[in-house]
Amino acid sequence: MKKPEPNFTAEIDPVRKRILDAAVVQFSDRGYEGASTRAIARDAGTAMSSITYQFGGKHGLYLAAADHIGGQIAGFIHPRLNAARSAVESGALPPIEAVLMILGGMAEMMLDDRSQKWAGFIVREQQEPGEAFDRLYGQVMEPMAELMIELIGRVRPDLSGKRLRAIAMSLVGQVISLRAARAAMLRILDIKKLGAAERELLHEALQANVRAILEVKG
Amino acid sequence: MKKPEPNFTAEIDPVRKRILDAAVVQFSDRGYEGASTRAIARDAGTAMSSITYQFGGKHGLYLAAADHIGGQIAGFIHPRLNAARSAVESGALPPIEAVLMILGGMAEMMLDDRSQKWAGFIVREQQEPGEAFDRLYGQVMEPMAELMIELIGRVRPDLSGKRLRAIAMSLVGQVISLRAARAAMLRILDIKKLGAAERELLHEALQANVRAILEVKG
DNA sequence: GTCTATACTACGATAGAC
DNA sequence: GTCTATCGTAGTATAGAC
Repeated sequence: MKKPEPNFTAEIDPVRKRILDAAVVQFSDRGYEGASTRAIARDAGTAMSSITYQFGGKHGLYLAAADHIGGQIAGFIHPRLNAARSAVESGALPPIEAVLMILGGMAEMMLDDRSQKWAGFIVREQQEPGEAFDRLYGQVMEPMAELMIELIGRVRPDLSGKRLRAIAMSLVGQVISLRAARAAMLRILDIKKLGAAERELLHEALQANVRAILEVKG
Repeated sequence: MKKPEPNFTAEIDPVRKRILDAAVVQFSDRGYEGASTRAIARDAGTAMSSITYQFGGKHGLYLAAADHIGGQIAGFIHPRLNAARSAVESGALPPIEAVLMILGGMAEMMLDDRSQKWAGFIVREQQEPGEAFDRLYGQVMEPMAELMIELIGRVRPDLSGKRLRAIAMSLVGQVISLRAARAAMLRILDIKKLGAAERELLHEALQANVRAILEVKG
């Protein structure tokens, strides 16, 4: 079971990438046990034994799929985190605007149709976290959460410790639920699928709520 | 495939109930495809073919499990909805307090360890809603959402239509994320499991946020 | 109604050709 | 590296005893 060297170049081996893309969808839709390596290989246009060769087996593929998702999310969110951080540090942006910028970016991602591909994967891991969750948390959730906590602490110096973290969780929770409770959201808004108007509306509601929460005792 | 009559008495046939309890856990933990009727029957202490007899097969059992979950949640939440509604209508309770009472009840449920049993089932259905989601929505989500929307409309008469519904969704989303993003929440709070202190903290954060959002331009 | 026994299918893993 | 072929296991459904 020879393992290829990790590939740090921009261009991932097409076969690996095709398998990973297919795996994310299958694991997301059907869960770990429900997904079949046969179906993943078929969707990727390769033989099932490629999975054994490339990832060592189903479990290895699952972990690699978590990294694959993490990389995609990080590619979207890390530039925004860095922009927000440096703008605040240079004094160009008030901390509350940075919070709104980050949460807005997250909301944009959650409301985008493309996040459906990996949403199931993550909500499953949230219910029964394993090694895949560790990787996702370290790669994307932790950097975002810690920056949010720091920024919120500047906006609301009356908060600290666990109380500050609980407020941060509530703010982030509003955004998470745009994906995690997608079906209920659509019914509450009485629509079949999200259009531009609803995306705008949800963005505005989020902005208004965050300002209301953080500007208390302005 | 004779179907027994629906049972409206308080006492469900113990075999049916044991199967349903086991099914909720298995479907929740492993998903529809991942759960096995063999394992469910074993956990329930009966033969696999009892499932065929009682529910017509795996799919019938899945739908019955959704109803089972809905009934449990409804048993907790409907009394609170009714109490809130009548207290507001009699003028004994300001609408905003009713909103806090309902969201507090929801949060209590989401933070209770017992909701882990069915949380996985619901978040899966949220990602790929089917007939099971229809039943859950009609039985518990819709009555709660519609009452919330009505009450919030009274607190904030400047809101209406989809804008009102978007705000309602954001408020409920904070509560949903206590379960749907449980693993991330624990890490953000830097704890292994929820204790009484953290429950209290999250309750307080929720209350403070809801008041801030709804009392804007008080 | 609940059991045992069994038919049939699909799973993951792996060996070996190329 | 990727393929085909095959092994052993576990899945759902169902027939039939009691």
